[in-house]
Amino acid sequence: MKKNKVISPFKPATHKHQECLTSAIKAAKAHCDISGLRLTPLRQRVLELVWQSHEPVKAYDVLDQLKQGHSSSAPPTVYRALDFLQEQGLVHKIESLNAYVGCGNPEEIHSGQFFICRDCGFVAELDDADISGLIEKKANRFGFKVDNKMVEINGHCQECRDSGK
Amino acid sequence: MKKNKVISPFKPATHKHQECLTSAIKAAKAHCDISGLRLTPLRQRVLELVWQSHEPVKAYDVLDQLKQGHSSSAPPTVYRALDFLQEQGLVHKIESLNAYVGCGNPEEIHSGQFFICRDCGFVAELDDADISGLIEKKANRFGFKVDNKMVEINGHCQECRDSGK
DNA sequence: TCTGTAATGTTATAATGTAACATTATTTGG
DNA sequence: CCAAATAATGTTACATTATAACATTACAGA
Ligand SMILES: [Zn+2]
Ligand SMILES: [Zn+2]
Ligand SMILES: [Zn+2]
Ligand SMILES: [Zn+2]
Repeated sequence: MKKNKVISPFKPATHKHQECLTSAIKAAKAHCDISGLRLTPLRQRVLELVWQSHEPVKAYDVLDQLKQGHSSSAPPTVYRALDFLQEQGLVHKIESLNAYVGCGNPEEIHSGQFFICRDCGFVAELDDADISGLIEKKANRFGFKVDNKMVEINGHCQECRDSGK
Repeated sequence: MKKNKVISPFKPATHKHQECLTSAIKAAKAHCDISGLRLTPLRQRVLELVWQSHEPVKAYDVLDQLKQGHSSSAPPTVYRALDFLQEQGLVHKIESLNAYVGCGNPEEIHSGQFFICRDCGFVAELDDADISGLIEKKANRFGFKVDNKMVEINGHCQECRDSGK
């Protein structure tokens, strides 16, 4: 089954982001329920902080915010929660930014392709079978067995291009 | 003009690496000559250290080696040289490893696609117009203007797969 | 040779990430 | 329910990666 999904499109700066957050938390809860995993208050809080916008969030920014309301937080607190969330596909790490974004599609494991706007900082995620398949095909030609693909594209989103800049 | 180049293939562990190094330095000198840039002894030394193998090299490993023979080296020494080399396309940074690999094709600007073997650590680089083009095509569909592409693929190279493991 | 710019030196510190062990919470088998 | 095992979090310390800011030296062009 071939799929070319837009997991997370660019959204106008004016969109109702609360809805993104709410549905992401709901999906995360469902995913953990089904998988018998514990979305503890701490993990949920970190997930909410990652989902505070469509811009990738830095671990230490999460930490700073987490401390307000959870004073015992330290770097391992955040990194452990982020590790858990990544393993569950609830967040992705953007390697080129050392930062994290939420994923709205934890059900299917995928590595995704990320498009990062240099102006507004927003990230869109695709899970595109054409890109994925082509990379595998090219790898196969020289006997390389792919297990993980990182595709991070910098550029300028439609909205930012339209608004002059 | 469409090009699907293998900039740097996987090479057997037994290959004559001295030749890779020699030709990379030669190409770098030529590139700097033509561009009117200075491949200073320091920069050349850093380039040699990056080219010491086909495994990505860490900045602080370069630094440690640089110090032997150039005791005044400090982090900025290395990062400045690496910045210069990156700008000139003489090395690429592998974002997912925070490490650097040499590029044998400084003449044409490109971002490349990197295939990283989890066993031997070697990296192969393609500059594949199909992958590149497909990513741009997909981006165009939602009005995204690409300026830089990061493609880093983890997996297992032919040689490592053959040798059991 | 003078002079501006590029390159390097030097010190300090910021930003990112992990190791190791202690404590607390939760689950599970009796 | 209780005890033991396991999972999650707390805590301290440190390792790794990267940059800021300013001083000095080398070099190219007038
Ligand atoms: Zn939103
Ligand atoms: Zn934008
Ligand atoms: Zn070689
Ligand atoms: Zn290998």
